[in-house]
Amino acid sequence: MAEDRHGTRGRIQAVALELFAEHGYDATSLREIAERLGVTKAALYYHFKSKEDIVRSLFDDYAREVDELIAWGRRQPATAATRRGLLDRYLDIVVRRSGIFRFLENNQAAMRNLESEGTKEVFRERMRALIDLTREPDAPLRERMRASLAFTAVHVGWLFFQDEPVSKDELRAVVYDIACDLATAPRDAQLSTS
Amino acid sequence: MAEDRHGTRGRIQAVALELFAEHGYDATSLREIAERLGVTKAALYYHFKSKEDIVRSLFDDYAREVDELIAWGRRQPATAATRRGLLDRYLDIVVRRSGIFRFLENNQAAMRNLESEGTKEVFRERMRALIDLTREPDAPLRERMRASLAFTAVHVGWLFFQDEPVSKDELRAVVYDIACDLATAPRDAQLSTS
DNA sequence: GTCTATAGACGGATAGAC
DNA sequence: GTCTATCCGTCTATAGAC
Repeated sequence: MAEDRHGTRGRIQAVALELFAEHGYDATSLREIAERLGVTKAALYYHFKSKEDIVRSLFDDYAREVDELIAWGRRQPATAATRRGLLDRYLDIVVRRSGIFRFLENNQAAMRNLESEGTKEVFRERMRALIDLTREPDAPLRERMRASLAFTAVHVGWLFFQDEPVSKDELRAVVYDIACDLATAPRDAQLSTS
Repeated sequence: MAEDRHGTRGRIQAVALELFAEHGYDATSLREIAERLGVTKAALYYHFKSKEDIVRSLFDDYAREVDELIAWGRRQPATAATRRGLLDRYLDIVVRRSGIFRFLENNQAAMRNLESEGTKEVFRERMRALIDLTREPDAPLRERMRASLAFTAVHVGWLFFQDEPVSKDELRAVVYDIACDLATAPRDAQLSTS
């Protein structure tokens, strides 16, 4: 699960993310992280200046990756193909770094209390930028909500249905299909059909 | 925001939910709850035997309401109209008790660590039951995922777009529309159109 | 880079008076 | 039903040896 890294610093990040996602940020103490690593708390403080600094370092990796995606999206023409490419690439990120997405989904309240400015807004701001790339900012509410749900569908679809007896490729395809449907301008709703 | 109640016990529940939703469950101390109420910690312990007991009491109210909805759904024929009625009524619950839904969305990790069995699964189990009412349990993955996203759309749509400059009635209508679209058997996807 | 030891704060929970 | 006072545990973070 944890994307193992080289060096002690990377191992701390991997183990911390694992525990944060498993038991929650608040409920995970530095003692637990140190014990699973086979070192002491004080050793962690050599690599990170605080508990919050650890989570901040995890955010930075995530933010850099999504920022690149946003930059890519801004270079493309505003077509349906671009929107699908955006979702496709976003899905790649979620698949590859599912640990941090699971963590973010489950610890929103804990993240809101962080001291360092910027950290708490990292998630929300990137989401907003992605939605704006999928729909014009002044599009009607219904369209912006559907665009927002396209990304939510990527999170929920990939993370909640991990235990399904289907291959990861198939799961990914289903998620992609549903997300594209949401990101695509809707046909007239035919709600009265059975 | 807090649905004010009569009696000290009810006031504790209202203030606790307010603070839990605002700062998170772990980050909210009994001292804070007591201070906002103008009483002492010990007074809380007269009404609730522990911090977890407070959150448990909040869950009970939510669970009872959703259980009634599930029971209603099971009495209805499995038609498209029933599915829409399910979403309509579920939306009513989310609108009326948005406090606890916001809390649940933001504190999933904290809830996972609760001692008392049942409490942590309350949310997930009800969700599963609602999805099964909207789609057959053995429906293809794509259909179950869309059904699941219909309810997620109700949460996200209502809670995330609260600040939009539209009336609550209009917001509710948009959420309902999108959720119904997800809960309705899809037409053939037309992904290649612009 | 990692250790032991400890400071200092705050949390949940209880005892017992009123 | 609410209070004061307190116990006891755990946490983050630091100091200083190796």
